[in-house]
Amino acid sequence: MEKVLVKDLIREAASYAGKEIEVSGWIRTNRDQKSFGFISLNDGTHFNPVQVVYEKDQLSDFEQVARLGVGSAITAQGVVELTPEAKQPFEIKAHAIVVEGESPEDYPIQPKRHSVEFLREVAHLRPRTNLFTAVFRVRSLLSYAIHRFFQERGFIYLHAPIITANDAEGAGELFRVTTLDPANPPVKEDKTIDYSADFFGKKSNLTVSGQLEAEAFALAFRQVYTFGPTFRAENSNTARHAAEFWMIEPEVAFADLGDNMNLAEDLLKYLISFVLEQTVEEMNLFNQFVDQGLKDRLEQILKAEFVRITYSEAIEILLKADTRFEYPVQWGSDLQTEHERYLTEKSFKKPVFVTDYPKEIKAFYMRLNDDGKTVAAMDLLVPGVGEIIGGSQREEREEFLLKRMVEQNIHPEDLWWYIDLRKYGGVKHAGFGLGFERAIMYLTGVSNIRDVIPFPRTVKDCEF
RNA sequence: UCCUCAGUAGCUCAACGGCAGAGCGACCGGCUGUUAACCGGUAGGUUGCAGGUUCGAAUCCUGCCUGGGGAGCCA
Repeated sequence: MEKVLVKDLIREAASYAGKEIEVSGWIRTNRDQKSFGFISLNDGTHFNPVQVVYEKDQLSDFEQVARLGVGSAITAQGVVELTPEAKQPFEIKAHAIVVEGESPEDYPIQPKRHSVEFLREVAHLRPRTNLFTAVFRVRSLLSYAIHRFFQERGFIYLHAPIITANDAEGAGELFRVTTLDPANPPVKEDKTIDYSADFFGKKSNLTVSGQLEAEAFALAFRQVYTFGPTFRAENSNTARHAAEFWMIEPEVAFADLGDNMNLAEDLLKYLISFVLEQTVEEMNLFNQFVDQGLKDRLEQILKAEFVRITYSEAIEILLKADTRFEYPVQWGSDLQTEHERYLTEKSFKKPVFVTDYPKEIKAFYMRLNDDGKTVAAMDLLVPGVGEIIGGSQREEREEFLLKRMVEQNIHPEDLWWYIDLRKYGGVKHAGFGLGFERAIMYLTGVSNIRDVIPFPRTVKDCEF
């Protein structure tokens, strides 16, 4: 007997009509009547379940099957029958149902609406629910789409190191990586910890960004990208931050800030059309139960050009706004979340690139503009999520870079190799970081980052 | 870390100083085509924890814990 995946059954139901098949999966609902019953069976290969019909005179163990609870695993053998009149296009008339694994009555996931907060507490079971089935299938397909986008354009995929000794970047608090005994670390004469005795012979940490390494590869392969885990030990308690998340960081040589924005816009639009075309059932679910208007909004964005304004223009818009902001708007201060929301959600109602920020509020590696006051930075703000991309044209001029490092109290000797890249065939180049989870949130409407990561790691939470 | 709201049955919530309840789920029964089925019934509680006020506390007060929303930091 042919073992069939639910995905194949649904896609090619007609070709299975009248055939004897075997499907396995987990029971979503089991509705029994006097002499027959219906099992809604999902095997995870497709968003939709299949309906298995069982009858008393076909099954010797009818009563046992009728009692099977939600979450039980079974294998059903039977004949595929097309049911064009009914709500489902076909069903399986079972003549045997093998119980693979029972699920007792305290199974937490019931055929009813659960809150995402509750489901977070059972993260090991939540992928069996409609919402999380959809979220994690989209997450998987989006990973594929990201690789496809870059590979189609000839980018080289670079595995940036996960453990590094770069702590000079200021991108956030670091997770220390050490093999020293925390209760009794080796100390130097001045009683400070002697990291030369540590595994790497120096302080090391989990990466907060693969950008610096990506720059090295961009100056060899011209177009590269990283896509991997990133770690920040920030004490952030928001729906948009996690201690472990994934980031996509393209880096392109001979590219300026405009090229960089073009690439970012192309990537985001590619991902939008990808999910709209490839994950129809999932997007319908998000549109219906998570964020009404999601599909409309995404389709509008596909047609529209993203807005591009400078930081100085953004300040002017905010100063003229008839909204009262909690934080004052003034040139030189970083944009607050309320300002970003105003720009992307009220003023333009679509994605907005903000460029050319004051150098004081941006990282040392961003290229100084000719005005001497701003740097060639760009942030992409999107409605509902906020900052989804941060990038810049990099400072390729060695003397400017060194000056900026000194200004920001970064020791050049720690990043000798990064400076070398300017010395030997250094060229203009640019890149950005796209928060993968933030992209998923934006594309699905799911508003908490904990609900788009299989087993999220956040402050005070490392369960599962 | 700060501000704010909340925590009562497995889940979602009501009761807001005077007998702790409903819907859903679970369980039992009924139903010859169900679709998060329907109909009838049963069970289910240290009201987050610790202390205080009161004749009496789920309800008021204090502290702590957990969760949501917002802020900072950022992707």
